[in-house]
Amino acid sequence: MDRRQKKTRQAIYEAFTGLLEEKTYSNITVKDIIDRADIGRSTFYSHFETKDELLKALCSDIFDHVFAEKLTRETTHDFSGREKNLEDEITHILYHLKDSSYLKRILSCESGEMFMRFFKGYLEKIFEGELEKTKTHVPKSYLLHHMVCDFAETVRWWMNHESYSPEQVASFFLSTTPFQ
Amino acid sequence: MDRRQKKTRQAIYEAFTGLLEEKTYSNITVKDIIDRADIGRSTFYSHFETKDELLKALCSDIFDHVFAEKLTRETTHDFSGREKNLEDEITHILYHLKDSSYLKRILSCESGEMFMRFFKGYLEKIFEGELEKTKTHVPKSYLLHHMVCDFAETVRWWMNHESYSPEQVASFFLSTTPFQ
DNA sequence: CATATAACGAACACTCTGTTCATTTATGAT
DNA sequence: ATCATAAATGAACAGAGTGTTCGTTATATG
Repeated sequence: MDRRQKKTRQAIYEAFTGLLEEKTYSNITVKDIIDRADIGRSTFYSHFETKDELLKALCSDIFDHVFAEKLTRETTHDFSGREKNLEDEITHILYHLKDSSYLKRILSCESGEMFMRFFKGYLEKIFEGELEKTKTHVPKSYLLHHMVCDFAETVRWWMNHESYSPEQVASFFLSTTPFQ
Repeated sequence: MDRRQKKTRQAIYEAFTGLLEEKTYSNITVKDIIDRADIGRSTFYSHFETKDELLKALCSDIFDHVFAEKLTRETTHDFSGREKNLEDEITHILYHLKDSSYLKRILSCESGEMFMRFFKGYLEKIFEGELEKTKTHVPKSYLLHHMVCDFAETVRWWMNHESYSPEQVASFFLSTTPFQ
């Protein structure tokens, strides 16, 4: 990819996440972004069709990184003894999330809602498998929704209480769920 | 209150909630609302300063109704033997929510996020009290956030699975929480 | 160096917002 | 029934934002 493109894209991401710390997503204008990124208006639109597409691209970048390994393992049916239990799995995901410099900035601001929708989409894939193993009188649909929201909200809480370690957060999460 | 005002306000609410079934909150314009409500532009703005204020007003209407009794009891310190256990409390709230004609329309659409923020604000007051009674190694901050989100999300799930009764939903909720 | 490709930025048409104001219409107290 | 009061109306307006276009300039890459 052209060095200029990379630079521009980087500048847009930087500007965008920086602005997200100051303002609501809906209060950020394209003008704000291009001013902060110091790029031309038409340049922005040659990279992203809309502000929404920018958010989606940013979300995908983060999650592709966080869930890449996990999802690859699922689809390739690699059961080569590396399967982990839920607690390890969760801790592992939390470590990845901790390293994502953008994530905190996005989730801890008011615009987190948009992000959460993406997040939950990925989480469903993770927990669907886990649910197979569980028997309960509560509807599966309820339980899946519950687990996904619970984990996503746990991460959101964590982003505002970073003093805790991934292991601790994983244990908080598991100690309030019906899974053991 | 002037009969005209009441009619206008009603027309705005109807139009707004109707539109929320079709579109995202952010995609609804004031023009959409006044066209559907069949009122003049300046009339809308004499009732609500912005679209956001309209949403807030609608939320307040619903929650003032749902939580009115509960909150009155709290602030007047009425412990006249009518205190209930958590399951009854929750079932009671669910019954109120079930009766709210707007709630389903708002929560079951994409714009539910905005509403959820209000909802959670009220729920914090409810669960703060409950938390006092609980001892746990998990941080209180985590537990409160967890309970509030859990209940709010339970209601959101319910609004898309109305086949269940308030009693059933209350039991689903409680069977996935650390409270017994 | 040459060619392709990206960035630039001014200009544009469009949509939405929130306000203003002169005019019409409905309300409810007397 | 009258009439002062208050609400609704709608056209017009300024301001802000969006997304596009296009001729020009700058930069990458082979």
